[in-house]
Amino acid sequence: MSHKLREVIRNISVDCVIFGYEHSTLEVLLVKRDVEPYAGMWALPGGFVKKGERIEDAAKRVLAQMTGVTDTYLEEIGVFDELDRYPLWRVFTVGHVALISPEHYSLHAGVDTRDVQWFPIEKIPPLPFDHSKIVAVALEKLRKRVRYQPIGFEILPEKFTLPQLQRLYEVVLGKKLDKRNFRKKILSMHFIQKLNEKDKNGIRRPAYLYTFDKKKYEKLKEKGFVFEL
Amino acid sequence: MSHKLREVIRNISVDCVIFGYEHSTLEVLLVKRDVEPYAGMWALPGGFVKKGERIEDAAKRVLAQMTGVTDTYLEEIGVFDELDRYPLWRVFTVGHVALISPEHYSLHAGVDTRDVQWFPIEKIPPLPFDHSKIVAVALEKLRKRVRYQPIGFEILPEKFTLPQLQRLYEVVLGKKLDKRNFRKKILSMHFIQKLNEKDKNGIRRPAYLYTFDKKKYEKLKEKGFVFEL
DNA sequence: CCAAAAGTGTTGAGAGTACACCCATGG
DNA sequence: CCATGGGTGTACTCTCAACACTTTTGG
Repeated sequence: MSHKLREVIRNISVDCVIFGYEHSTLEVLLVKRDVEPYAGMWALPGGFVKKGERIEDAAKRVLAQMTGVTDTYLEEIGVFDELDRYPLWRVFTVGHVALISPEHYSLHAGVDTRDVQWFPIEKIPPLPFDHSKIVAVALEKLRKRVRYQPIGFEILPEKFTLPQLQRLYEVVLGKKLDKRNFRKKILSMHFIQKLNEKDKNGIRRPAYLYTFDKKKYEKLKEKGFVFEL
Repeated sequence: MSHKLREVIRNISVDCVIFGYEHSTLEVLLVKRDVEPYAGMWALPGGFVKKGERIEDAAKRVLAQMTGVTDTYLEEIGVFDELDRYPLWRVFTVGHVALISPEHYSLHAGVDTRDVQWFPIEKIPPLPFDHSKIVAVALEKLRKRVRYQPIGFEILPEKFTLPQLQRLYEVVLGKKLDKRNFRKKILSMHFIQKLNEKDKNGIRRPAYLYTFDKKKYEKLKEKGFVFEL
């Protein structure tokens, strides 16, 4: 990338905070930097915006190149502009977040996978630049968002169980929820549909599988609601 | 400003959407451009970020210089990056919103006031660049925000009446609200305090005056709530 | 048959909604 | 004394919150 510096806008970059949900925890996707500064450190996937390129396209491009993650809806979370955030010269970066379902992607397809890894949010290594700040802002936005919009569709497998969805909410909200009230509330919104299948994987009593009703899900996301338990 | 081009970052600017509430309508503060491109047109107050300057500081500086409005909390609403939004070269702009109480400011103190004016949101003239888009985004954010956070403190006079506050909500939400239910709801949150004074200005029955309880107001803003009537 | 997680209903309290009349003032 | 907007209360409905036992499976 750096060998094409003349193609890029040298003072504007993008960074992506990709959240995934697996093993009952929230995880963030990090890549090992292969260029200076901070080569060798784990960092958010990011890079400079090219001349003639839209910011969102830059974020998608960078993400695909560095991690193999494609077709993701990236949401802007703000500009990070501390004067010395980039040590060599002044760079403004536009932060983005996305939620994805880890199982849908083979990370960095075809390239060395050791350089791309999921990290549980409580075990994120020290990050270069202001990347810790960016992750913190992304997480805060996610926590606010969950109260007013449905989540899960982007981050859970296509078929999922209610206990899975509940754990996702618990992880994001950071508190335990009452099983019965959670089910009642979620089901009353009708954005998920029960299937006639059960989850085989569990070694306990199998749970019923559900899928998202994408139309109703998107409508609720537009309209907003209130989730308080 | 343009005679100091060497001091500025030529591809990053800020623009401010300043909402005020007066004469029972939402208004936006516009300035008449005195430089090319689009000299002579009404536009959002905005300008380039200087080298070594933070974005938020740039927004505050530009706003103070162009309109006389100071001491305002500006909130970032996103980056606008269409390729041809600025006709001469590529410029990314960071949009900001603020709510202010018009009566608190003498516009462009000491300078020609004809160049700074409030426009009711339904009577905004054609704007240059992508400024209409920026206003639209700002308005949309305001409409979402009002459902989850209290508003009024920033945009109403220090002493105000309940009917005034209700009209503000009606204007922002775009619908009529029931008087009794509005009062019940607002008063039950305890972020405003009744005074023992009445509003003399009205030519009808005078209404009681209230003030905001700043602490409770800020706490509610942090915590969020749900406003549905 | 035991351990572990899934599934299921009811009740009481509090908030939301709908709705109509009297009051204070200026002209 | 009249026109205009300010101010007030109640009853019904619905949603929220708290809470415990039975069911299904694998080992």
